[in-house]
Amino acid sequence: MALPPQHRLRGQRAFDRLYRQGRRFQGELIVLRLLPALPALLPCSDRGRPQGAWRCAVVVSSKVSKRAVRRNRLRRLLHGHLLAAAPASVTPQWLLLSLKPEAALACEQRLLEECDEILRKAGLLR
RNA sequence: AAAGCAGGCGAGGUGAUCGCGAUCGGUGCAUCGUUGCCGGGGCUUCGGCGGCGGCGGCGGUUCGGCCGGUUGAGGAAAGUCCGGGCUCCCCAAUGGCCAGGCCUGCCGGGUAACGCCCGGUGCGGGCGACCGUGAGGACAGUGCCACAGAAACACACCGCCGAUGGCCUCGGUGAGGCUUGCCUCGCCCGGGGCACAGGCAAGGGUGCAAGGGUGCGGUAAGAGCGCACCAGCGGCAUCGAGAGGUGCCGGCUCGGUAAACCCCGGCUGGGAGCAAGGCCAAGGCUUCGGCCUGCGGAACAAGGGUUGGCCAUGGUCCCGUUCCGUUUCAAUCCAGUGCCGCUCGAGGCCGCCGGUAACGGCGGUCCCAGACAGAUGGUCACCCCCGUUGCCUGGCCCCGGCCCGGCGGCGGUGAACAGAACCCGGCUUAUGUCCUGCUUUCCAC
Repeated sequence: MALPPQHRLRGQRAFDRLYRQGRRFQGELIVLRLLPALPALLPCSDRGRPQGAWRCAVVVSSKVSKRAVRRNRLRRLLHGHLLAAAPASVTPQWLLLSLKPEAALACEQRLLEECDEILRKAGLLR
């Protein structure tokens, strides 16, 4: 399951800004970075689109698993979960979910619970 | 039936649905251009001027929205171990000589090329189907061969012999001497002994390796010293395109190591890699004439620069000289994808022909992923597959079990290895199922 374009975060500058200035929420398996949306930093093709309430990117580095298949499965899993339990906020927000290396060992259920928990901590889920 | 050997297909199928990436078409929501009307209102030299909002007409579709169609991972996409294409840099990558480099190394063929593939030869392994092979040269030279061992290019420790020579002794015989049965000297004489000279390399021992092997003869003992067979070397004949095969003859013999230097043959310009590389060129000063730094284009070739070195040839790549052009609206992504490169290719499929094959030729046909924080996924149904179980038909017999087929129930699972990132050809590694052919052994008829 992949995210629809209006919820996908793209562009080098958007990621640079998130890594430098995003508020960080540490979990056991996941790190969340949060930033109020700045549409000016998006690539042109995304700027013309209607802006959704949130944009999110899931980062699974090769430190989590050397196998690309495993990384793809993890990313799809989280994408699907985000669509099912969408974050809610008054102002548009950008999210960046990075998986820690320990996430490779965790079961799916545990990972999704952690995801919910960290979104709740950031006030994006009631 | 069991054990084994070789090869191949494929990587579940069909449909529905919800998503995602490309692409094509539509729509004209949105947006742009143009134009008409209406509204309020600014400036005004009262002629107008510029601009805002709303509604509508016409035209367009760069980006976005919506609708529909088409299409979307692999046999290894992986490891990055070879070979290329493509791109840039060293000016070119042209010819010659030298130097350097190469795990390049049986023969023939294939290929764009290869260290790859196909076919063959030799050697090795297996009862066999088959499998493996790092397979030039050690009489061009130099080096090395640890430990052990006598000796690792010529050696003799133990051992064997001691024919020949030497010494001792017994006998025979000849000569001489005298004390007349003994002594001395001698010998193309015979026996016995010693192991001194010497001979040997069979056996033992050492070692990865001791210099052809086995057997018979031979000898003092031995030894290719002789002979037979085998192995090796050389010559001749013959077969083969060749590596080599076969046969005959010869003298009988030469340690190993070239993944030691080296010699021979072959190949070879080096480096970086799609984050290659290209496109979007202007900026500053000013006395407002221009000037400077750039960038782009044209012409010139006297001089300088030059791949590991030298020479030659050619060219004009850079430096250089001369001339001309450029400087602005918009935008901010100026870079690691903003755009191109970017997927039509040594391309796939089908047929015919040539070839044992790898492969090639001809004809037809098809267009088949191009993302860029990185698209291929989820769910459901049916078919198919596997396991288990029940019933039925048929067959077998040891008479309640087995086998084949069909139908049904339940369960399992769409599997294992694994995710394109410039593109091809190979190699290697990972990996679940199935099919075909063949070999050996056993059983039944």
